[in-house]
Amino acid sequence: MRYQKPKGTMDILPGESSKWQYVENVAKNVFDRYRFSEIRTPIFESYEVFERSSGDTSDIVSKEMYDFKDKGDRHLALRPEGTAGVVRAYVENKLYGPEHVKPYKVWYKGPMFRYERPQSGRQRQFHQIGVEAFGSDSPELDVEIITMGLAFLNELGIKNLKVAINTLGDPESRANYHQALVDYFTPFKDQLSDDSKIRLEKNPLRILDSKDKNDKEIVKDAPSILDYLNDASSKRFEYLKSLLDDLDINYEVDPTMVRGLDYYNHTIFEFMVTDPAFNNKEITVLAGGRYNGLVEELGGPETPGIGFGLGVERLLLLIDDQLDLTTDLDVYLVTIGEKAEKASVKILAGLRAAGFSADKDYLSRKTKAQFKSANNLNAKYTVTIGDNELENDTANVKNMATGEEHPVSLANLAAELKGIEEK
RNA sequence: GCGGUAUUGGUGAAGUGGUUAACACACCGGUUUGUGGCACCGGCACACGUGGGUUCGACUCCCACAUACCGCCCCA
Repeated sequence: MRYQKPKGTMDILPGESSKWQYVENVAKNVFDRYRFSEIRTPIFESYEVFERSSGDTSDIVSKEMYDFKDKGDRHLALRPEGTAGVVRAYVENKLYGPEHVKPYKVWYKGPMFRYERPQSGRQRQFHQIGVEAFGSDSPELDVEIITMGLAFLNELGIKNLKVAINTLGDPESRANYHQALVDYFTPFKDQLSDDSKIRLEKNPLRILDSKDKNDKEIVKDAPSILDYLNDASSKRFEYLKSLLDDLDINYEVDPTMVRGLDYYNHTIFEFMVTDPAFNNKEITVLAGGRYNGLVEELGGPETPGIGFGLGVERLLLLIDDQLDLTTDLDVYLVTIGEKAEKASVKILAGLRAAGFSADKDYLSRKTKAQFKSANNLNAKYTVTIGDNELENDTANVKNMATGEEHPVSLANLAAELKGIEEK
């Protein structure tokens, strides 16, 4: 084994790729119904796009970004997430212009890159499917996005979904809460885990998420964001919940839920699932939230936005197996002798042009072996041609399931097969 | 970036410091000449992740590196 793929990357081989196509097709169908259109942006962007949007204290920027200088000395980075590039495109193409319907709704899919330690369902090159909607601050839109995420996962048959929501409030509420957390945790500083000591400096909200046992004890009595929302933020959240109730969406408010990236405010949500594929631990498959302010951050006009992203690798671990995505082979052409071999080229081309999937042996194998292949490939029919058939302008068609055989006109092979199909 | 476990053929794997690295599946070929799914027979690891070291001798012991997986960080 001389060469191996870079650490944390995957070859998606035939068989596996059909599952990807399936997921992507479902995504497209569902998003179409909600009138979201696909947008495709570059896989790398100017480094600053991510630095600006994610916040330079975030781990993504400080240690996980694949960044590099190109030959023109431009500082670029492979995208670690999808939102920043979409926002950049939104601003650069002036999609906020009056001629565009608001909200401006898009979805994307594709590879993302983070320099981190690989684990199951977690690669350095991984894939996300995400959606974004710009230009409306409406809570109804928040609900549409959440509903669409649910519709997508439901359509894929994901079971045991749990919807967790929270709000970070508007910037004022968030700032007040931030201060309250600092005030609360500072006296405990010495008792906090090393990780949380750093979090206290950089991002106190993250302490709420700590897995350290001792931290959890301290977190128990920490102030809740819900007590620091100003009136408007609080009302907004209550209204949002009532909309979810109207839809009979089963959700849980998790006031300790936080976000990795700095740009979120108001509604945030995560869909979690418990599955044997992850040792029955609860994992997040889809996460998103509102990011009013991000468009401005990247140089656009004041524009509210909201979206979600989901990791395809994780998703695939959840849906695997059950699906039957095999594609049938209509015809396997069996050739006997050199003349048949020569004639096969034209016959195959004719079958395919007529819409049949068709294949043959290219290793000069014996008749028996060719039938064996046809069997392994699950061919519906074999068409056998040898010297006899060529002389009489016939082809021997065999139904592989029933074993029935009969000769048909070789010249009208495709039409004859269609006739048999219809019976 | 930190800690742990693992690494044998196409696949699942057994295995011992010392002549030919089990077994199964898959695949290929054959059981007389143009036919599948069963059965039987046969073939299929110049080789045990890579590089060093210890040893008379290592796949089996030690070290480093690589990769995978698990946990932490972080996150999808």
